[in-house]
Amino acid sequence: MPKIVDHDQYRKELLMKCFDLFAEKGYASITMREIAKGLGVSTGTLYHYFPSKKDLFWQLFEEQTQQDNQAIAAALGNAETLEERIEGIFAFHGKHEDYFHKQILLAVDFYQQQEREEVINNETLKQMCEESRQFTAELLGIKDPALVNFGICLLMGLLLLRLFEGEVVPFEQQAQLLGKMLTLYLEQQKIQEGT
Amino acid sequence: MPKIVDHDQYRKELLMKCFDLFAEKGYASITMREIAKGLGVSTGTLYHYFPSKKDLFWQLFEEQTQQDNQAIAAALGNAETLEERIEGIFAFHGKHEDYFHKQILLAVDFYQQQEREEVINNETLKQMCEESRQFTAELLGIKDPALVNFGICLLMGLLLLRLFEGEVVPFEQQAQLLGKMLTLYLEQQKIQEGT
Amino acid sequence: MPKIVDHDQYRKELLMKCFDLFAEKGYASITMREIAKGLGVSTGTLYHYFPSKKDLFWQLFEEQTQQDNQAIAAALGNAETLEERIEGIFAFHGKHEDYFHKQILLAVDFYQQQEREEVINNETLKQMCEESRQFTAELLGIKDPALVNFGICLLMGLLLLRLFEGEVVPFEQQAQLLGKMLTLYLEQQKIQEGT
Amino acid sequence: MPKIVDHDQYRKELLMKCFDLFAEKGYASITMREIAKGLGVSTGTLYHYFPSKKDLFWQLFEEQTQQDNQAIAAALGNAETLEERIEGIFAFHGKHEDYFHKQILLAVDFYQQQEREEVINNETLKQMCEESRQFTAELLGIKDPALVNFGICLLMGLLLLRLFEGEVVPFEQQAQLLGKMLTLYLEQQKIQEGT
DNA sequence: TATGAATGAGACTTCATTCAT
DNA sequence: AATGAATGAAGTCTCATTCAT
Repeated sequence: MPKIVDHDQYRKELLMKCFDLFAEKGYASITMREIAKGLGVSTGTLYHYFPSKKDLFWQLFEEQTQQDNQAIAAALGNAETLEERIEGIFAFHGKHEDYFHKQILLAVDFYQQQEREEVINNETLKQMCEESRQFTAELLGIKDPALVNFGICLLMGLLLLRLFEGEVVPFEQQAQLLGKMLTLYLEQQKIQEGT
Repeated sequence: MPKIVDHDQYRKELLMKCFDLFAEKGYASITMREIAKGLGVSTGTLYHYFPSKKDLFWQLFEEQTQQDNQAIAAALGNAETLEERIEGIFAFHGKHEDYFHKQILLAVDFYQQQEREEVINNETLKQMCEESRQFTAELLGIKDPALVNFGICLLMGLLLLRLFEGEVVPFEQQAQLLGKMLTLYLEQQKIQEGT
Repeated sequence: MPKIVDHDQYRKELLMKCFDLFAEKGYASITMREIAKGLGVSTGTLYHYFPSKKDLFWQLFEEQTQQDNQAIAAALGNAETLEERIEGIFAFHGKHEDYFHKQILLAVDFYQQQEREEVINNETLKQMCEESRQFTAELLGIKDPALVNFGICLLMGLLLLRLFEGEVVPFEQQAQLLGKMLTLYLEQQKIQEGT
Repeated sequence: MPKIVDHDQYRKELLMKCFDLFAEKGYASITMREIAKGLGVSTGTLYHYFPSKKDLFWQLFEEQTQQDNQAIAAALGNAETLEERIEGIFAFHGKHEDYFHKQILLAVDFYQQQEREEVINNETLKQMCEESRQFTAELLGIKDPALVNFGICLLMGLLLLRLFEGEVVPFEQQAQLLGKMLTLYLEQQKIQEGT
């Protein structure tokens, strides 16, 4: 094996360690020296692996995005009913809430770093969103994209709310509501279709 | 006699103009010089009205928070049915989407400026959230807090999603879904209570 | 009386009040706003009476210098023997030590504000020093300039030492030493001259 | 491997070079840019070695203080009689008058940088003064502290006088006076003790 | 005459980045 | 590959001074 493998391997290790650092202080507020210190290397070494702060941040964002869905999929058990599956997903986010909060903060930082148009046209982002959507669709066993988005929005909103307000609104409560409503809604749809 | 200026009045005017500036570049990225330029005053004048960048930012956040609900209340027509009211609220947010996106960005910036615990215990924030919740409850004519939160989360999540993905998920669609689901859910609740 | 008299009168009043302000923080550290506040006027008014900070400072220095010897002369009683007179002078400086410390600080600040050569050639300063020397000579009844300077140096040095070290070295002690030494010295001189 | 630089060594070198810079313009008037330029380094480097202007200034003051007595001791020949020793000390100060003038200016600047009480209770200062006093006592071979202070005051006062008035009062003259007076005084003391 | 809002140059300080070792 | 000293542009903030009222 050439050295390149080690280099790349090490780069990724550093990258993963960066996640907390960036999320905790924000892109603009954390300094390269702080990052280097947090990683236990010198600034020189940091720059040896990443050409610039911006680049480091984007690499982090991409890497993070890739690892996300894998993590969720791996962690989710296989529940039976729709309601159980929903509660499973919400519970998972509750369990790893700190991580998802950081994810949101990271994403907003990412957003602030570029021009509006760029964000919306950003391929990495698009792909990530699409994957996430498909993934959720499969998990829930729902096909109507509008309904999938409904669930995703509720979950994202819940995370955002709790980011600011703390534990005021419980995951379980909202999961149960969503479960019941979706079930009711889908039943009625079937009836109407049958008509 | 000094120059006749209503200090406090002028301070608020400057404050309101700051909103876009902060929201567009983010707290840490925009410089006081840029803000001053954007306001059409010198840095000296800026510091005459606000003792520091941080203070300016927090004053902005408070002022903004106060004006928000007023604006929504004023703009909202008086719809009849629950579904109409929901669609009204969503449509309003769609119409002023740019503003609400900035609001979210501002809020996240606000969040990054302080220690975690502080945010959650922050009185201004608590009050703002509470008001917003009560206000939404009244608008919708719903009393169950869990349901109110359900709606709020969906709306916030939708805004967040659209911030990153653009127009992929329409306001109207989600509003209609929420309307139908809530209606179905409430009907069923009545039946069960009746039992 | 024309208004000019009032103007000048007021100017001097302000000037005298400035002494403590300058002495306490130092020329460069105190701001015009602080001075204005300390005087109980606006910055505008301050600039109405003094064209610049530098000018204000120099006017202060000159005014102060003029009032000094008058104050000392007025305050000194008429002692008989040389030793008594010396102790009187030292005691007077001890009593008004705070004032003389400020005087020194002011003088050093004055010194730092200009080029070396200027200070030494400065007429105001020369005159002040000369007056002070003659004045002291008369007070002590000593004619040999070298001896007068001896006393002046001792006193200035004592003030400077106490500025930094506090009450470590007492005025009375040094005054007595000087008194005895001068007396002894003058007696011996007489004897030698008689020879 | 990093650049091989003895951090502490270099820090002290920079420190010593700062002395003239501070003394010539005064603490408040000289800028960090000017200091950096005077040292031949960038402002960044300056801040790499000293966390702030204030800290740089205090470090300078301490370092200077430490080196002073060493310099005097080293420079002083071994004179025999008291009068010779006094003249030696005065001559040394005359030879390095420019340096001692700067020392005084630096000390006064130091004084202006802090609260009054702090200065008098400052440990560094106390120690410096005490050392200086003991050192002078040994040089002169005088034990009575009052007499040592007498000499120190005279010398300090002479330096201060010459700072403002230039060469008006010669070192040699005052040294001779002090020599004679002390000798006379000590002789008389012996006689009185004998009685 | 008196006020204090307004100005903008310039102060101290930080920080992404480079580079000699 | 790794280090951390060095850089200097740029950030926040201050302050002597001006000027409309």
